[in-house]
Amino acid sequence: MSKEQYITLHYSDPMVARILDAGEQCIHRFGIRRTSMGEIARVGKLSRGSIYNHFNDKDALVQGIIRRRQESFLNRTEGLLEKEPTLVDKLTQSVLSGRKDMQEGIFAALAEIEPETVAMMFLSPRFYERSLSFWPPHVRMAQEAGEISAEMDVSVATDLIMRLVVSLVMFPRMGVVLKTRRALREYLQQMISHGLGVAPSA
Amino acid sequence: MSKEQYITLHYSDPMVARILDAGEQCIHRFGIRRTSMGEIARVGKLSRGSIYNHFNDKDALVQGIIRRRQESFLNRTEGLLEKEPTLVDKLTQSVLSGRKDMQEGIFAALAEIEPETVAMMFLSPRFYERSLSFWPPHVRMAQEAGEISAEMDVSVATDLIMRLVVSLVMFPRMGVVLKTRRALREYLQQMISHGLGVAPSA
DNA sequence: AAATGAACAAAAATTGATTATTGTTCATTA
DNA sequence: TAATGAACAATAATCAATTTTTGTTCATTT
Repeated sequence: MSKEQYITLHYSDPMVARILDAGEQCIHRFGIRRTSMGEIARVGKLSRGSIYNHFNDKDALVQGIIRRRQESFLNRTEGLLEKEPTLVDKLTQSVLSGRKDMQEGIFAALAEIEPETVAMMFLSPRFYERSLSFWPPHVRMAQEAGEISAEMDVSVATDLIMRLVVSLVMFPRMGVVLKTRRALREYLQQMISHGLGVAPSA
Repeated sequence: MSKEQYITLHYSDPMVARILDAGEQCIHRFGIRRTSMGEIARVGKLSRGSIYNHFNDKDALVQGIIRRRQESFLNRTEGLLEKEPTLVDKLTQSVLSGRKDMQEGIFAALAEIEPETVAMMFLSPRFYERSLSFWPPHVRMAQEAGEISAEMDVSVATDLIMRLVVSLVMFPRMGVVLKTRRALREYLQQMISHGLGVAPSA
């Protein structure tokens, strides 16, 4: 008989949650390399066997932890964006939230202990897969509100949005310093609504 | 007497060129970690002492090699851009050249041997410093030609250009696949001249 | 004047023996 | 029915001893 090849994750499963909690705690304190499955089991007060019932290997567990964090980030951000009136305001808020998470969350801790690991993650296209499905609804809302062209292909608009947001989170300063909410908003307003084609208003 | 603190590089100095050549050859074959100053000296047929006459330490030498490569890339690209009629064509060509260099040059070799090192470089703002001074003249030309707004701040325009080019080199696919020259040109044309504010023309 | 090569202590990499961890299985437990 | 924990070989991490490399100095050479 064939063994279960891929275990599908359910964050709601209390056992899965306990494993992820323990794993995240360990990674936060010691980094990925220095946390063992046994340590995670000890911290989560469960057996090593149980972990392997839910995760095929250590890498899958780590991916699970990262993915849950991303999911949580997107949920929190989704909440924040409801208060923002326009697409540009949403983008501004997303960049600020993204930066905050990178400075405070598990990524900041990991970046201290294993910066190369974080750098590799940030350059892997998979890292952005989930975020890509986050934007289309907001793009459509902006189109309905007349903020951006209704003829724009949603996935093309999403592409530009992701490139700008990712770049602005990674590099607060490129040709120009974009650290304050005000500067960010102005910049994004210009780039989203006119690109370089029309001068910024005053 | 104080010792020479910072040694300024002159790529034209034949001794410097020999050191950089030898160093680049070693890095290309073995990666940064596994090439020693002694090995570089042997390959370049010069003394270890001479290397330290020109470079304060191994890191400075490595930086020198990277910087010379970047400089060479920018020179080659500058040449290619002369043939391109518009800013958008220049950006398209730059992305394609950048990708080619990443796939063939010393970065490709390094990425095979020490991917984390390359990832760290790509995320370091210093890596883009030199390229930032590459674009302003082209931005001004585009403004004079009426391709982009004459009122745009040159450094703001450079910022968007760099963010787009860097992102497109790093991620050929984000929300949309941008691998062909044609697709890249269309995308850049849209983003540079209208952002998401006006629909793409047919 | 710049390149050389030998000398040197401090730091880093390598090595091989030892220990820990991984991923898997399975009989037992709750 | 899922969690457990013991057992296991294969893999990987660790550690101390050893070797290499680094960065520096300086007298000698070109």
